[in-house]
Amino acid sequence: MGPGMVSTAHRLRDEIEGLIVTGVLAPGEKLDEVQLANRFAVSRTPIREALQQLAAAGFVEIRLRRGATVVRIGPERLVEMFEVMAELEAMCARLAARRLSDADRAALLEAHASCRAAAEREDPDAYYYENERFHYALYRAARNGVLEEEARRMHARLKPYRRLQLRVRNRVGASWREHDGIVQAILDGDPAQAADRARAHVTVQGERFADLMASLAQYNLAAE
Amino acid sequence: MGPGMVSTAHRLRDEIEGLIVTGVLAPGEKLDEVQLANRFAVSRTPIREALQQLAAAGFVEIRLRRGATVVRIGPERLVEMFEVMAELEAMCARLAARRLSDADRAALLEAHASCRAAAEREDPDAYYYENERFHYALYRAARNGVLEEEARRMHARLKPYRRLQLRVRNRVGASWREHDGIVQAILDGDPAQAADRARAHVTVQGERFADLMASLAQYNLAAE
DNA sequence: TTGTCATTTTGTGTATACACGAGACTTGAC
DNA sequence: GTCAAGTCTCGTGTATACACAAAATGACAA
Repeated sequence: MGPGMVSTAHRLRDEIEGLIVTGVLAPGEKLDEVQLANRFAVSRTPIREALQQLAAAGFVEIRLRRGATVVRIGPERLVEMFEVMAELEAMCARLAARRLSDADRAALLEAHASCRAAAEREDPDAYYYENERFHYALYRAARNGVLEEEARRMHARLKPYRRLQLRVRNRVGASWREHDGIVQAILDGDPAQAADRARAHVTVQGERFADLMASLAQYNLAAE
Repeated sequence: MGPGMVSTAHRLRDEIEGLIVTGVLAPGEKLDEVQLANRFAVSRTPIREALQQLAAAGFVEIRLRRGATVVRIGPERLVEMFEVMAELEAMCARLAARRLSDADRAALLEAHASCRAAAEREDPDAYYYENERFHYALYRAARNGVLEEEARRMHARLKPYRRLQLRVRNRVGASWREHDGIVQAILDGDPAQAADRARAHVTVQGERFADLMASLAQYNLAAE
């Protein structure tokens, strides 16, 4: 076995998280341990470990003797999550503007260029992927490992909702221009402006939720 | 069984976390599952679940087929944690200044008064406890459940180190005066000042680490 | 003595078995 | 037809058993 070896539980964690993020497992859905064990051809033990980890990461909720369900995030909580995410990104941008290393600058600019290419092709799926790389590069550039972990955690929790956002008309182009503003501020070494622009970039998404909420609310109701 | 019932695994999680926070289980220490199972007179199963949760919370590290160890936090990482904590507290204070409800104000002031009493008695242990209540009240007052959870998580991770801090000469009195500044800014409805003061309050602790690091470094070396 | 390799031992990772509470269902009264 | 009490079923929570990788041990050679 190679060095990249992971336990069954860890693999399951990633797989189930993927199912949740892509909506295959819908919010509110019950996650039966035996069912999942059969589905993945393993015993309940690693399934339970995976569910524990997903609960810690905020993807599922486990109630005593009632099993795990995919978390259903209401409008208020979603706003709260974006509010925190905005601040985390602002902090990353602020620190990045102060501390940018050559390697981090190169990574950031490369991801930024890839985003541009995807935006010009008007390819939302590609942009979704490259956008993630850009944000990860930003978190890394802050040169604070704890902050990077927290930012990635929160980013992951918002994944199911971010994906929907990019379908909105012209959102991809607007997103890239916002990225560009952040990058410029970081390259200029202007922490305050970098922070403000990063915060605004995330906040904008949160504010597009009047319409998203409508569809989401009925989606959540339907799932019950 | 009453409504406050918790599983064995959950109880173990709290107990082991307590042992880590109080230093009974030292940083770097190996956590043998069978040993812990015997110690608590349970099987390995709930022990493993507790360790999983502690790993997710950042108290232990689990490596594949090498078991769990209490995380050893180096100076750099500790600085990073305080940097993030400072920003989370600043955000809480800023939002609290904007959104303070009557109930939250009452809770904050009560905790603040309890801190004062403990500080005047020059009782570091009491102050440690009341200080925690104060900070929890602050997190709550921000009226953002996600932020509250994140702040409490990070606060918990820093517990082992905060406790040492308060032993420092005159630190308790200085801490209370800093609290007072934060409270006044919040009551005045001044978000920027509340944020700045909360950030400074946490940052001060982080900066007291020239001396703490010295003792900590030798502590960590001895534990190996 | 020191280093290397085979062997054993130990502890984790997963599977299976058992215990017990929550919720579904049945039954019966009104 | 509705609702309440009792029973049963099913799924989770915990215990135990088994598989296998990694560390520890020891034998042997340099």
